[in-house]
Amino acid sequence: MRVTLKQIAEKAGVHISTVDKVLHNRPGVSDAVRANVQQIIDELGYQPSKAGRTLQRMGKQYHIVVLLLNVDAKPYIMEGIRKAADESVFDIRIEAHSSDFQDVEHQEQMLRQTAESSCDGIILYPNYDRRIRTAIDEIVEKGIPVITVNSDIRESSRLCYVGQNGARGAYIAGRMMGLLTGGSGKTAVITSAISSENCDYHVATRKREFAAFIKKNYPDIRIVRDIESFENRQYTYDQTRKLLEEVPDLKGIYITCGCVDVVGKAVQEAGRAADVHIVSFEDYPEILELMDQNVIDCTIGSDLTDQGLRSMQIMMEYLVDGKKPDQKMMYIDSQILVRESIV
Amino acid sequence: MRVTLKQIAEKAGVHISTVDKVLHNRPGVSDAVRANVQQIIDELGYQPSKAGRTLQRMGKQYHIVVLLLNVDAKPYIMEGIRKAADESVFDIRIEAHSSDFQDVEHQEQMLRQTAESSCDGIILYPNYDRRIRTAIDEIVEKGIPVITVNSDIRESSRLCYVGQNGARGAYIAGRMMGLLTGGSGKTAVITSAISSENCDYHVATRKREFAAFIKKNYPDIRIVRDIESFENRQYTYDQTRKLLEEVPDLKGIYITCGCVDVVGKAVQEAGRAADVHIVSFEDYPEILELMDQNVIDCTIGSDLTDQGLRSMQIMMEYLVDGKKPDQKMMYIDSQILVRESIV
DNA sequence: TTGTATGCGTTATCAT
DNA sequence: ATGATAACGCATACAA
Repeated sequence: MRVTLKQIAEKAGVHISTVDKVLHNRPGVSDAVRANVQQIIDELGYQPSKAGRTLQRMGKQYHIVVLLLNVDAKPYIMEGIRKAADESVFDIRIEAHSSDFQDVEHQEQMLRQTAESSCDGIILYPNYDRRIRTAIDEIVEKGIPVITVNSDIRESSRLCYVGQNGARGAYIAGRMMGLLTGGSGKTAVITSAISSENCDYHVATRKREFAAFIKKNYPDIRIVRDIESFENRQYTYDQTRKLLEEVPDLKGIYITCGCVDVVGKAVQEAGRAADVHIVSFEDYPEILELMDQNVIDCTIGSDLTDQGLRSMQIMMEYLVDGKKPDQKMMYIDSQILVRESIV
Repeated sequence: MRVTLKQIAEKAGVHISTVDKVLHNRPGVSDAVRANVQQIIDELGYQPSKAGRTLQRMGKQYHIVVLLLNVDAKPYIMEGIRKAADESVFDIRIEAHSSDFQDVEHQEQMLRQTAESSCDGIILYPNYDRRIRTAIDEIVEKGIPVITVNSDIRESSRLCYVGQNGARGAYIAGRMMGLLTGGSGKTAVITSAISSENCDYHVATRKREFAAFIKKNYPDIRIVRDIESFENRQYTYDQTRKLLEEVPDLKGIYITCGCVDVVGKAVQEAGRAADVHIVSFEDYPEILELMDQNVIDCTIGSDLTDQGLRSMQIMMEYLVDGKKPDQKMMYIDSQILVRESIV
C-alpha cells in the first residue's frame, strides 16, 4: 500500500494539514516541525495519490490555447489533442487558432495576445524562428507552460517537445532506400525549399541526414538531383517529369515534404512505377492511396494524432500534478509503413 | 462537467444512495422509483468518475495469476505485466507460474489448481489445445476472468485476447520480402514444425498466410523449400547450410520461429549475407545483433512488453470498473524494424 | 503556529 | 423502502 498523508501525520505526531503545508512549502509551520515532517516524508518516500488529487481538482476548468500551423499535419494533431481532452476527467476548454506556414508575424502576434489574456497552458506547433523563441521565453517567464509539438525550438524554455526525431526518420528512410534499391543506383531527393532551412526544420533535417546516411552506408547510391518543390503542386509535377526524362535509369525518389501525390502521378504516368522506388513521410490519405497502387513502396509515419494526444497529456500532468516530463524531448516512434500496415 | 450521482439524485428528488442502488441493480428500491431514476440516468448519460471509484477501492488488494509459456517471449511479456502493476494505483499481487511449450497437461493442471485457490483474474499465454479451452470455460464459469496474451484460443470464453494479428504480420513480411527481392526469385520458409500446427498457432498462421500473400501478389517469387526447425539449433543450422548449398541462387529466407541466430550464422559463414534477404519476427537481442551486422534486413516486431502491459490494464479495468473491452481481439501493431529503428 | 472542518464522487453499511 | 453517514486521499479556508 502506498503511503498517505495520514500515515505521515501519525508518524510525525502532527495533523495532516501540517504535513500538507510542509509538502507544498507553505508558511505556518515552525522550522523544527517542518524539518521533522520533511524527514519522515523522505524516509517513507511519499507519492501523492492521483485519485485523491484529481477528485480535489474536479471543479476547476482548464483553459488550454492551441496554436497550430496550417499544414497537412494540423487536423491529425488536433484530433489527438481533442481526444486527450475528451478522455480527461477534467473540464478542459480548448481555444484553437492557426496561422499559415512561415507567417512568423502572425504566430508571434497570437502568442503575445494569448499571454495577455489568461490561460493555463499553450500547445504550439512553432515556426522555426528566433522571434518565436523570444515570445516563448517571455510567456514561460510569466508562468504559462508551453509545449511544442511536431516541430521544436530547442533553445527556448518550452516545457518539452513532443514529436518525431527528424534524424532518426531520415536514417530509417535511408536504410529503406538502400534495401529497396539493392544498395546502388541513382536517387533523387525532393525537399520543399533548400534555402529557407530555418523555417522548415524537419524537412531540412530529413534532407541533410539522409544524404549523410547514404554516403556512409551505401556509397554506391548516388544522389543525382536535389529538387525543390516550394510546396507547389504544378511545379513539382513538372520537375518530376523532367527528372524522369533526364535520368532514365533512376532507381529511387526520396520525398521529405508534401506534394507527394503529384510526384506519384508523374511516376505513374511515365510508366516508371515498377522501376523507381519511392520513400515518403507521413501517412496522409493520398500517400496511402499511392501505396495501395504500389507506386510508393513505403512511408515513414510519425503518428501525428498520438503527438497531439501526448502533448495534451503532458500538459495536464504538469498543470494538475506539477510534474515536469522526464525528458525535454518526447520522441514519438517513427514507423515504417507498407501497404499491408494499413488497416 | 461530467454528471455525478448527486446531480442525478437532485433531479430525481431522491437520495444519492438510492441512485447508487439503481445503478448497481441492488434491492431496496421500489419499482416506480427505480424506473424513474434509471430514466434520468440514461437521459443524462451518467458515466461514473474513475477518480471517485478508485479512491473507494483503495484498500482492496487484487490477486492476479499469470500463467506463461517458457519461450523467448516470456520475460518481455512479464516485464510489461509487472510494469502495469507497478504503475497502477492499486495493490496488485502477481502470482506467476510457467509451463513448457506444448506441455498441455501441466498448463491445464495449473489452470485448474488456480481455479480452486481464489484469485481475481488470470492472464494466460495458452497452448493452442482443446483441453485448455475447456479449462478456460470452466474457470470463467466460476466468475474468474481470463485474458489470453500473445496467443489466443478463439472459441473459448476468455474476456479478450491481447497480442499480434498473425495474418497481418505475415502479410507485412510478405510485402517486405517482395520489396527486398525485387519481386522475383527463390525463397525458403523456415517454421518450427509443420505437422503440429495446433500447438503453435502463430507460426502456423505466419507460414500459411505468407505463402498465400506471395502467391497472390508476387507470382514470380517461388517458395522452393519449407524447412522445419523443430526449434533445434544444431539441426536448423545444418538444414540452412544444406539449403544454401542446394540453392545457389537463393534470394530470400523467411523465418517464422526461433533459432534465428543460427540461420544468420549459417548465411554469414557461407558468405551469402549480401545476396540472401532475411525477414524474421520479433526483436530479440540476437536478432538485433544480426540486423546490426546487416545479415537480417528487417524483422516484424509485436511489442511483447506492450502486450503484457495492456493485458494487465484491461484486467484491472474489468475488475475495478466492470468494464469489458470493446473488442474481443486487442491487436498490438506489427512494426517493421530495421537497423536504424533500434535506439 | 497548529488543528478542524469541509468537499470532491463513489460505495458500503447502518439507521430510520 | 429510503435516507443518512462514514470512508477513501488530498487540498484549503477557517478557527483556535
